[in-house]
Amino acid sequence: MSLRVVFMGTPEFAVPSLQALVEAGYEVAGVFTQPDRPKGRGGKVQQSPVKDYALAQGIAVYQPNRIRLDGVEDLRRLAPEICVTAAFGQILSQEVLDIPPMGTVNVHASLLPRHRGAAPVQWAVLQGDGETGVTTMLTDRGIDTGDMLLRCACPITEADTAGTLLHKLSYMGAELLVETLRRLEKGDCPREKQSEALSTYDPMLTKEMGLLDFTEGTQACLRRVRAMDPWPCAYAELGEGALKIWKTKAAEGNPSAAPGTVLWANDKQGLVIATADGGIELVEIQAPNAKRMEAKAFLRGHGMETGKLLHEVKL
RNA sequence: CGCGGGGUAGAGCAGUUUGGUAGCUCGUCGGGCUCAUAACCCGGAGGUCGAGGGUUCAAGUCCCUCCCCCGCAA
Repeated sequence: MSLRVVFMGTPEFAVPSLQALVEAGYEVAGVFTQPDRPKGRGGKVQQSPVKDYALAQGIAVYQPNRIRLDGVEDLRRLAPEICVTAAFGQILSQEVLDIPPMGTVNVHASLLPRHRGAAPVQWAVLQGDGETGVTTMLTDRGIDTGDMLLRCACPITEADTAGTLLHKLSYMGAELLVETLRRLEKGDCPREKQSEALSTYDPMLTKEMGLLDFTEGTQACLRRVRAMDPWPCAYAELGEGALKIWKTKAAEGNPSAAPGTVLWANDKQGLVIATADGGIELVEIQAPNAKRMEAKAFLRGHGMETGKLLHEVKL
């Protein structure tokens, strides 16, 4: 007999975990996900990736605005033996946590107790961590504060962005989740309290966090670009509007130029901006209303004056 | 019906207001030049101007319909 599970999750990251449960033969009695919301251009209402998958599998979907308020009865009726959450986006009350007798297992995309919160991967990249990973844990009343079960680490390379890591970790998390449930069933799953002293909590990302500050060093700028990809995307202010910045690399600077100065802007050397301790080449950019492209390509069709501060440049 | 920008050579853009032989930068191919360069010079190839319809002697350009891409806001 396999466990009767209720799954709670919303974005792309959660889908592999749900899929792994289904494919491992668990009885997924129902799925909770965030309500459909207007999204994207045209304000069309869209449903979450988890809902897409659940519907395709013929699993019952529940979308309470606040599960702790109007989802309790539905959850109780589903009578799960265990609940699983993965990037659900809602906080569970004690009443909700008390429903499944075996508790609620959360798949969290960090090596806890570091990077609690909703954007663990992005913060790991932003702060220059050498590695990240996934941790399964027993959910309690706090945000990502419950006891840790299993974990799996993953190096952060120069080529990684928050997006690429999230993708890898979603599959890593799915495997780890199934192993966690198996061991919980057998009763030999390790369980460890989180060290409060080592814990960090990171806030959700905002668009403003994408703003590049060239008075920081080159490395900090490079990290921000990778951390904000694919959302909210790093950007620099222009004379008019914002220049989204998708890919960058370190470049030689000019000590006498103020941070933010356009050092080069041609299709041979590319677009290079001065930082506090060097320079940074904006390799792939996206101008307002334009599609994303290599900066060198952009410069073939647009002139850009050098020597000025980027935030004074008009396109 | 949320607001807005755009689809022109392999890439990035101009040209559309005022209809009249399709242009620029780069790449590419061939040739030349230099000790050398983000080189430079000469020459060539490469476009059903997103699709369809309409107006006109003539449409990239004006009118209608449709498709696709993107920015903002959520």
